[in-house]
Amino acid sequence: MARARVTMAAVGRLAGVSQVTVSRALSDPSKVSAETLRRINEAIEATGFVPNAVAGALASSKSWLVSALVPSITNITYNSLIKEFSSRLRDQGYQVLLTDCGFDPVDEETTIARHLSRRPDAILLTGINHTAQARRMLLSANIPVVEIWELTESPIDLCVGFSHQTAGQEVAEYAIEAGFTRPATISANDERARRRADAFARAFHRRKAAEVEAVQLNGEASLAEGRKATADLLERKESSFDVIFCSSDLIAQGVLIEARSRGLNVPGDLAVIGFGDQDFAAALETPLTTVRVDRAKMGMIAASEVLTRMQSETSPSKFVDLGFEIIKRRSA
Amino acid sequence: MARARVTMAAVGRLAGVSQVTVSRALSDPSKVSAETLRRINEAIEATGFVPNAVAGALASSKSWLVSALVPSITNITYNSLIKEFSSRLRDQGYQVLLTDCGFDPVDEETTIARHLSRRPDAILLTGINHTAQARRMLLSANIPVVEIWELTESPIDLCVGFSHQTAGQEVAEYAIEAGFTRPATISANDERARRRADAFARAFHRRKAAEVEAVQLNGEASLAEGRKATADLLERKESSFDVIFCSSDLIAQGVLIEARSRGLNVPGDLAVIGFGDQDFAAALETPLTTVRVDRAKMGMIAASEVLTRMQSETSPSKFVDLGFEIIKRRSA
DNA sequence: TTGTAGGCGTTATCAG
DNA sequence: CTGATAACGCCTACAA
Repeated sequence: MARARVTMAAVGRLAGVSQVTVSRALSDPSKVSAETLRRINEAIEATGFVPNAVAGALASSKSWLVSALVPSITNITYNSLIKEFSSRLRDQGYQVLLTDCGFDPVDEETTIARHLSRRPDAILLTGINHTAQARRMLLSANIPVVEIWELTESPIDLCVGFSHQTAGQEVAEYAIEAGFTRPATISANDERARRRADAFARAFHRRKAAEVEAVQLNGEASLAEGRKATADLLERKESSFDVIFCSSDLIAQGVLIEARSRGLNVPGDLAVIGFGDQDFAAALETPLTTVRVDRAKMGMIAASEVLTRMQSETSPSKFVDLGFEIIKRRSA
Repeated sequence: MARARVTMAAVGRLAGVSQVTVSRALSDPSKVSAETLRRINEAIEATGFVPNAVAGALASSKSWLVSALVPSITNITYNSLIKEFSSRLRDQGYQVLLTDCGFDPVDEETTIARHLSRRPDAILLTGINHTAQARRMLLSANIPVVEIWELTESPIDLCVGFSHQTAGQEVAEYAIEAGFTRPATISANDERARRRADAFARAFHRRKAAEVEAVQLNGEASLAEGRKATADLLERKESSFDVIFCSSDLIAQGVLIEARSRGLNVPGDLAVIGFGDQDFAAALETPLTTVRVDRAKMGMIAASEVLTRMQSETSPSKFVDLGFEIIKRRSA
């Protein structure tokens, strides 16, 4: 079935019109007579014509493609965000080219270059930490760039996020108010998680002169890693904790399970605070106290910022702090 | 910074060579003299040139793009699969264009058309249920097509999956051997999940003349939905169950939690069987008995099949049954 | 080793 | 309302 790819010219031939007319029929049917339109549609149907968007993009310098880079597509953290972002853009005719590029800015740079070569109409990046070369490429691509999930003084273009430092700090204050005095943290090995944990520790230190025991996971956050870290923590004889701040709800769930399997009462013996407010957090047997970030909203705003910028060249750069919210449930 | 996009011609001008030579320097440096190469690289560096893959794709009819359609990108089921698939292809220079298209074949058809317009070099589809029009478009696109996650007598081209019917059946047999007699199922609202549940029910009926109480969720599978369905099930006075087969591990986890919060002993009072063997399944307090599907392997095989087909036109269509494995843990 | 010519399948521009 | 014609930026011949 190596039938040659059907072109507009072929469709036109069949319909008895020129290639241009076919193009018009597709992009703005009102510019073509009803009768011609009918014949063209017939020909399209008969040939199974699928327009070549590659050629279209080249001719018009408009690819209808929006790039999105996230650290990991297996990490649910970013999923609902990207889902919302994609769906908004899709409604306006764009397709999203999604790639996971890890947490390393150098890998990100490579990925950015590959993406820009496809001439996307806009690009979304997770985080604000990029190589100098990456920034240069992005700038000269001359398209809207939106950085999400963090805030920065000097965004490349658009920025929609929240302050990880403030989050860590406010969680510490929450814990202090609640009367906890022997804190610990368990964090995934990524820079933003570390920043939250550090801010948490500093605030605790400043206000209560308490040292925070910090555990850092090796791999990605997971239930099993959360359990293991908790076990390690609890087995250090000299230490006993009354509250653990985790860098994700998944880790926190691991803490809950490990605590329970050791007969510890949560929050009586040990309180747990998560991060993310994933779907499952409220449905756990011990509902999880956690930090909610409105990821869907972030995706939505990122999309609409980008859309506005694409529609009018003059639209200004923007900076949106979406904040976060500590959701008090039973675990702390 | 509306600097005009740099082209190969511009780079060439700066390096004192023609555009073609720049093209060569990029695609096969060995065909260019060392000195020329040096000057070209300098010029590329100086201008910040990023090749235009759109033009390249048009000229060579090779897009280095591979499409992948999954029902949902928030559903972890498909994530590890796609991650593996993408990473294999990326190693060979391809980029994956990932889109979620829901469970409806008509929506899928629309999405397929959009993807084909980008002239991907191959396409991956989840499932085997496509509209006639979709099949026609795929066939005439004349590229490798791989259908995953299911098996069919008549694949479009390549197929890598397992039998959902057999899975449901074998779970039933497992439960029967284990001595359970009052079965129930909780399934997400998707056709494959339904097929597993039906096969489970039929097998139970055939071998033990037992009716299976079947609950179908409305939305996507979630912990909360799993809890709720369990609660509903347990509150139907006249019925009492000794084993529940869930269409996903997430639902199963909901069952575990609800059971525990009602003081039921698992598996003594109620046994639970999941599906998917997600990361967390083994780390739960009551480790989950479940059906393992090697999703990473599926992604890997799908990728290598596709790569083989792209490299040699003559490579035959293929059909791979990856099977599944019932993982016995504590919950059943 | 390098360059010239032509074409990939559209869209934009200008005529008719 | 319809049709030529010239880009778009690259790759594939073929030639030097």
